[in-house]
This record gives sequence, structure tokens and C-alpha cells, in this order.
Amino acid sequence: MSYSINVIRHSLAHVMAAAVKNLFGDVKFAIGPDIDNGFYYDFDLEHRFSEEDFAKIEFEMRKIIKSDGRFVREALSKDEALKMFADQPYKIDLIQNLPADEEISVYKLRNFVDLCRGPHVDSTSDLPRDSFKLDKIAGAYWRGDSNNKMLQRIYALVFATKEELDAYIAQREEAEKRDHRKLGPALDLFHFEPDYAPGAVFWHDKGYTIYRNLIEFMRKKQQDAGYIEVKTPRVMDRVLWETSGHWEKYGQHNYSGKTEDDKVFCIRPMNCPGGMLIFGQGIKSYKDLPLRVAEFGEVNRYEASGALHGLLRVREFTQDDAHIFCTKAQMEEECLKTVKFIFEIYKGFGFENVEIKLSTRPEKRIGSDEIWDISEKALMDVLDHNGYKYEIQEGEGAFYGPKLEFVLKDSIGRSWQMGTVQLDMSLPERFDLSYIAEDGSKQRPVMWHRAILGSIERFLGILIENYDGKFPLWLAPVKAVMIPISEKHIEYADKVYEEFKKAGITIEKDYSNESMQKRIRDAQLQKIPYMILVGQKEEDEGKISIRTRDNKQENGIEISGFIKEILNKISNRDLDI
RNA sequence: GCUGACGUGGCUCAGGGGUAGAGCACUCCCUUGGUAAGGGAGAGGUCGCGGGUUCAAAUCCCGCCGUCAGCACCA
Repeated sequence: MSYSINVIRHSLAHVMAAAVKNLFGDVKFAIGPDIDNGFYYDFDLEHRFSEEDFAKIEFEMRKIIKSDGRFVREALSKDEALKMFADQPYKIDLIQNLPADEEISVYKLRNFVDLCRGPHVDSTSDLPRDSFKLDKIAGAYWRGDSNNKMLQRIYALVFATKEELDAYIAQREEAEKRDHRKLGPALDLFHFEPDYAPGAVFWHDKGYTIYRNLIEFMRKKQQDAGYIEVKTPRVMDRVLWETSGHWEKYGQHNYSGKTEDDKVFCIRPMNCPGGMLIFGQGIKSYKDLPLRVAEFGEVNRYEASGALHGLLRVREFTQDDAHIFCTKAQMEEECLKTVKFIFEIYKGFGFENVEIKLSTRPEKRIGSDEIWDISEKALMDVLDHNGYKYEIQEGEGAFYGPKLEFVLKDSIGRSWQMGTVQLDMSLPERFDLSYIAEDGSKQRPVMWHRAILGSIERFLGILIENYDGKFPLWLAPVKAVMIPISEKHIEYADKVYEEFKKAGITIEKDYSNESMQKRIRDAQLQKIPYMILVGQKEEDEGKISIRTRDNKQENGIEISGFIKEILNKISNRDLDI
């Protein structure tokens, strides 16, 4: 009989728990579910696990697997279960939270009994012996709540075959090689100064060129899509943040300070209030709607130290933010337009595989259930009526409204949450925004928040990893590097170089006193799209030779034609070189 | 923020109670090379910061800061 990989993973979690019990004795067991690449199990025990324990635990697991132990299911009443797990406080906690009349099942594996719904394999001989591997140790809070005790979690990788396990590990190593925290400094894009500005980016010339390219790209697209662009203050009085409600909810994450006359100012953690004040200025008519207000807004949030992660989670970043004000009647159309817009933008970067998640009302929220019903339905209608597939994330919405999240898969299959579209039922109210309707009455506008790239920093981090540093031509900070074969050809190289310059193409010279091979290697490592090689032959013919970073080679190319080709690729934003 | 590991020249890392090493990168010299590392020489660090133990600390202990892996958080 063959079992699903999930059943195998979960059964192995029991085996590992049993092994830990055999080896370490007094252990309090928490939970051990299967996950995407294997399973984990949370333990509470005196002994501090270290990776040196892995070999021992794996050895014990294999012993258990070989012993042909049976997984035996037993059904108990709640009282019986409580008695059985009397010395297991976490299991007691779980049992007590089960419905009173529910039958409780436990699974026995030799001397180890675990509270569990199952299912499991019949016998440990159904389990693989060489396609699992203990992976890492981590702290994890009981019930995922930071008020609770932190337990020790062991993660393990489990696949159906050894080959799949090895492939997974190899894929992970590949991902590590593309880590933007490595590639970024190596390609001279940016760096961090942990001592002076943890979580804030120092953009170098090349990185900032890409950064500006991204903003220009969005700016152009937004203009075409009927947005206006504004710029609002970064430092504003605390009163504003109290009005918006963010001081109360996120005050601890704000950068704020007192002036000499004791006023408290706050560096903006988001751009919304600025957008509200722009709308609130003057009297708006229904004829002004929909009003799409974009801002490339730099924000600062004092994120928890443990949350920082390269460009993906920083304390200072720029959002490609926009607030769309519209009437109730325009609400769905605007949402649909935005969703389509988002897909169009992602496609431009080669991200075709985009998933939508719809997050519904959280426990802590404002607004009546009626309004939530209407807004959630509005989002679903837009998606349903236009054939978009989506997954619902119950209770994951913002406190002020439901949201759509756009998750894209990169070139090596990893998922990233990027853009978001959110309905805000709070801010128009708090800022008392209104417009004059056709019948002369004052109406409250509907307001959508939306960010497409999310943050420029984050998006760029993901692009680095997605492209493995090989940016498409239109984004690449340096399009080509000029490599004369020997010193004798520098004069000709300069002549060619000037032609590229004149055409507005960013190109570097490498006239350093190194062998040509060395200079080619350097250019390859910098992932510069084109190497332009000129030697005696090229000089005699008045042509150039091109080598691409993908090792494509073409000799005797005509200069003006090649320049034209590059300019074309840049303006078309071609993804291939 | 929590748990654990870690913090040595720009980068990758070795060493380890008696006042610092390698490779790459950098500078200079030789070499003038046809598609991923030519050769030589040189410069560069009070070993994250602060305190303690010691005749002596980069090395041991404590605190702080930061990084990494998770967890929690993510307006």
C-alpha cells in the first residue's frame, strides 16, 4: 500500500518524537505536523538541542523504523485522555480545548503514545529510511503566541525518495547562491551599515540606477492608467497619527521625537494620512472621481530587530503607494482595473505565475458586520465575475478592511507576497472626507489602498534573486563593458566607446592591465549583459565582437546596428538579451 | 522582541591567554594577451563595543550592539 507524502511525513514526526523520548527521557511534547518539505515537532525539555544531536536522533529513528513498529489507533473519552496525558501539559491543553463530546484518538507506537487525529502508515516499515534528514533547530512559541513559553522545534526534511530529497537540498543551495544579501554587495548595488543604520539601505550608483528605473517605469504606467502623483510630508505632528488611528495601534513601531518646544512629531510609517489630506483639500465633486492619487512614499517603521532581513524587511523603504477615491458605484470597476493593472506590471518583469489571496475580517476590527459583508462580497464579486482564482485567508484582513494580496512565484519556484489592494472603511471616516454627489448631497467616498511593487527595496531584492543578478537590459545599470584585447587597441576602443555614450547607453571601460581572459571573467562575474571585444581584426574592419553574459559569441558586428538593437531592447523592455 | 548560533583586514575564512595569518580584492612593476583567474612586489586589522578576571585578553567571564536561522510581528 502506498501512502501520501503527508501521511509519511506526519508518521515520521511521531517516530522522531519517540526517538527523542528514548534518548532524552523527560520530554514534554507539543505538536508535530507535516509541512511543505517535511515536518517539525515542538518539544519542551531541559536539554538544549544542538545539531550534534541530529546524528543520534536520526540513528534512533532508523532503529525504530527497522523495528517494524505498528501505529495503533485508540479512541478515548475526554476524561480517559486527560488521565493518559496527565504528565503532558501541552497535550492536556490541547485536549481541554477539544469539544466536550468529541471522541479523542491517540496513536501508539511502541512505548510512545501521541494525541493525534491521524492518519498514519500502518507500520514503521512503510516509512523511508534514507529520504529524510533532520534539518534545523529553532525556537517556537507554544500555540504560536509570543506570550507563551518558547519551545524547541526540530525541523526535518522528508521526501518520497532520496533523489527528491537531494534535489530539494540542491535547489536550496542554488537559492542561497542567489541570495540578494550576497549578490547585492557583490554587484556593487547596495550595502548595509549595521552599526549606524540597521535595516536601512545604502544604495550605490548601480543599485540606485535600477531603483530609479523601477520608479520611472511605475510612474509612466501610472500616468497611462490615469493616476496623478503627489508628494506629502515625511514628518508630521503626532496629532495626525492619532487622527488616523495609527498612533494607538502601531505607536511602538514609530520613529518619533520631541522638538525643543515639546511638540511630538512622527516620521511617517505610511503614506495614507498624506493622501487623505490631499483629498480633503478643497471641495470635491463626483466629477472628480475616481481620483487616483499615487505617491512614491518613503516610510520608516521601527521593525522588531528579529524581523529585519536584507532588502525584504527593512526599517526605511519606499512604497509605490496609491489611494483611489471613488463612489460606491465605481467601487468594483476601480478594483478590477487595479487588479488588471497589477497583473500587467508583474508581467513586465516576467512574473506570469501570480496567485491572489483574499483576506477577510480579523477578530480585532472596526466597522459593522454589515459593512464587512458588503466589502468582502465586493472583492469576491470582482474576482468571481472576471474569472480570477483566489484563496481565502480567513481573519487575515487589515483592521480597517478586507484585502487582496498578490503572491508571485520566482524563477526557482519560491513564493513572495508583493502587491496588495485594500478597501479602507476607516480613514475616509476619520478624516471626514466627502464629495458632492450629483443630487447635491454630501457623500463619503470609498477608498482603496494599493501598492503594486509593495516596496521598491523589497521588489528589487526579489528581482535580484529572480534574475540571479542578470537584470534584463532595460533594468541593468551597466549595459556593456568595453574590453580592448591589448593596449594597442585602446584608441579604437575609445572611439567605439564614444559611439555608445553618444547613443545614451551606459557602458564601462575595462582597460586594466590584466589579461583579456581575466577581464572577461570579471565582466561575467559582474553579470554585465554584453562584453564588447576589440582587437586588431575588429579595428581593421571597423567592427566589434560581442560576447553576452550567457556565453553567446558573435564576431564582426556592425557598430551602429548593434547600438540600434540595444536601444530597441531597452525601449521594449525585452526580458532577454 | 523571543530561542539558539555567530561577530578576526573590503570579501571568504584559519588561528587562539603572551601583543595577528591565508586566499581573493586593492596599489605599483613586469607582461601586450583572441573569449572565465599571466608573473612579481607592496599596502592594509589595536580580532564588534564596554566592563571584569589575569603579570598579560583577540583568546576566559558578564553586559550591550549587530548578523544569521527559526518563532512572534508585518499599518
